[in-house]
Amino acid sequence: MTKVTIKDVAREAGVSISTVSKALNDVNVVKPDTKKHILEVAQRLEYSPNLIGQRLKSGSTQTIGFFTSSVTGPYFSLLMDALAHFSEKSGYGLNVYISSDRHQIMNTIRGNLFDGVLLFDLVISDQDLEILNSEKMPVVFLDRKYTSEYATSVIFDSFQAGYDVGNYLLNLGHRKIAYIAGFEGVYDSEQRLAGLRKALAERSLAIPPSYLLQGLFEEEAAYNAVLSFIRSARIQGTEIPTAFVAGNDISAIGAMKALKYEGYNVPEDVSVIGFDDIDIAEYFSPALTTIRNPIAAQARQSINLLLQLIKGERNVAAKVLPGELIIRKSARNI
Amino acid sequence: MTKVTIKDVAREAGVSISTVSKALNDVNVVKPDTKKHILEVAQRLEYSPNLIGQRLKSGSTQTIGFFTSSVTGPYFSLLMDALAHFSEKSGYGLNVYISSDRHQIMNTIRGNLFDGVLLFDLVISDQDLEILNSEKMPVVFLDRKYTSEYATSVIFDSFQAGYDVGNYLLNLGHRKIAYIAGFEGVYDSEQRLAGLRKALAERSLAIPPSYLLQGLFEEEAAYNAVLSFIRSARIQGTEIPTAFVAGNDISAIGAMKALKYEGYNVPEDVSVIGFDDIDIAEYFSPALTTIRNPIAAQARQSINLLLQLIKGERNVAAKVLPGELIIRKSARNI
DNA sequence: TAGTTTTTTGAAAACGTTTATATTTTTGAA
DNA sequence: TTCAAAAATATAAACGTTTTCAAAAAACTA
Repeated sequence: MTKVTIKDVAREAGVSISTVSKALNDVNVVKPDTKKHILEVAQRLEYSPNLIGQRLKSGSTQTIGFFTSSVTGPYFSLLMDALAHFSEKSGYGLNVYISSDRHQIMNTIRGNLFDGVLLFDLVISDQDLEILNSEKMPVVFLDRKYTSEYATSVIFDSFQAGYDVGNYLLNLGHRKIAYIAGFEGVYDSEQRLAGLRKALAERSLAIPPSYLLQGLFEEEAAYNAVLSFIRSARIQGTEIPTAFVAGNDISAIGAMKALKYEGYNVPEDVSVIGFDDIDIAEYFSPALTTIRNPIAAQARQSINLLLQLIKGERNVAAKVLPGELIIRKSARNI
Repeated sequence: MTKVTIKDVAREAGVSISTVSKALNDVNVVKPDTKKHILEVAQRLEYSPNLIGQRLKSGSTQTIGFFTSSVTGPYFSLLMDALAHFSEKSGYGLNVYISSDRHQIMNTIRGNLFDGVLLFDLVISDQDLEILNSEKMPVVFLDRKYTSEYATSVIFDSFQAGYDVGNYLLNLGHRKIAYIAGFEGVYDSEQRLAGLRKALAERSLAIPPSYLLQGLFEEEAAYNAVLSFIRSARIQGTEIPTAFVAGNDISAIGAMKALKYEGYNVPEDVSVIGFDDIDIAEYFSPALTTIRNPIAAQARQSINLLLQLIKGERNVAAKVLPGELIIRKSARNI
């Protein structure tokens, strides 16, 4: 009726629970006959261990926690799938927690449910990080650079990505390049801009302040930003850039829609490049040239580093992964 | 150094662990002064309860498990996000498990880690389902109809969706309609086809066998199926249908690419309709007319039904949700 | 003040495991 | 056969909680 425990198996097999435990866990100390009998009984009773009991006693959960505030967008699907794949391959279960409740998150991480955790897109105070460190909780960040005794990170090189995009456009002959930024202070957006600026600076070029738009990493905001930029540029007689670099693909799409609306053809009149290579990028018309994040590589590295921390290694160095330029149709030479 | 337990708090506060427990859990029986003192000590020591200990003792986890074999595609992101939202609102944590390992899955579900589980896109034998039922594990299926004492389901009405698409096309004047099926025996695909057939039958029409293509719910397979269909139709002088209904959006996209490749314009020459309303549908050119699954509604209902089962209700009736026709550009009147 | 009731606290059991140690059984040598 | 050693099994403690029940302290009552 109610769930079968190890006690039931012991009673039914006429043996003590410690013997059952040893038989089930393959500790090589129980007589083959007894073991066979116990296994038969366990199977007949459809015994399945209570993982909570096991975990409480053993202190280990063989489980990795993946914490994130939201899971929207194609990026997460791919990341989670890859993480699940690699953790399973390493003999660990992956447990995804979606929440933005700071207190809830800390409580869960500190609840001894995981051998280690992956953190993404979360607001966690320095004080909280210190607590995790003092409790020796292995942590890997997937969205920002951070290292401590028990924590490390695996992130993309957004600076390099911006630099690569810059050089690609420069080599296509572009000189007047605008940047559509994400929210003020968003690390990725700022790094991409910095990389882009470096590429320009190396050829003694720069982005004029008026070419810096606020797209908020959203389609509509980018659309509006580009629209009002173009209109005021026309009024003031300012030159329109020959290329727009958007902080991410979504805002690139917003930008392209605005350009089309204002009568500009992409890429004939204006080039547009994004970052991320989301699903839509390939299907949009024109197909979007962008920088692809090597998500599978990030997942593999994250799991690897986390396992190192779990195994007892300390001060594991952070990893920075390069992106890959995916050349499609939205940018061309001038 | 190592993690603070309730014992440490008790010792530091000079009181027994049972008193600490009561103070922390707000059992209204401990003297205000004592409680205040204990709370202070707990805070100072940065005490955070061991959830495993709590769960073992209480037998409840306040956690819902969401099991799925894979998480690719835009559908899952939205579903998980909505599930997380609604479960959090109900005071339950949501725990996503991604695995295709039948044994692993059963072991986890039966490991007393969850108060109830949501199952999606999983291969589970009838025998396993019986085990879950005998252990009184509340279960809600999100991908197939099933009910038992402790299980129920929340699914879309694929039949109705097919019927709606059929009527929409008929009202646009279409009479020659082809269907691009998923894998043989896939429930959704067959239901959609059945609904479509009913709409046709009501006007004394039918789908000829040669208009039934195999698209396997994949872009490439659909592309190939449509391509070879058209070519052989040309050779044999058969009429080309005026509309293609694809079993899902992905195969609709494959179909449109094949049609375009063969010189047909969508929707001028041929109409195409899909199912699901995936992200790309809106951005593809022409934007895809499709049936949208009300994902948020499914998430809300799933959580609701699961909570009913958890609370002790039995034989909870399954829910069937209607889809919504999203009219875009890929189908038009003839 | 002494007895009684009420409030507050503590000791101990329990949840389902694993594992260290103790006990029993079996084996093998003399 | 007997006894020591080896092998197999059992007992009990422990993991960190909550909760029942008993004990102690405080507050009334007469």
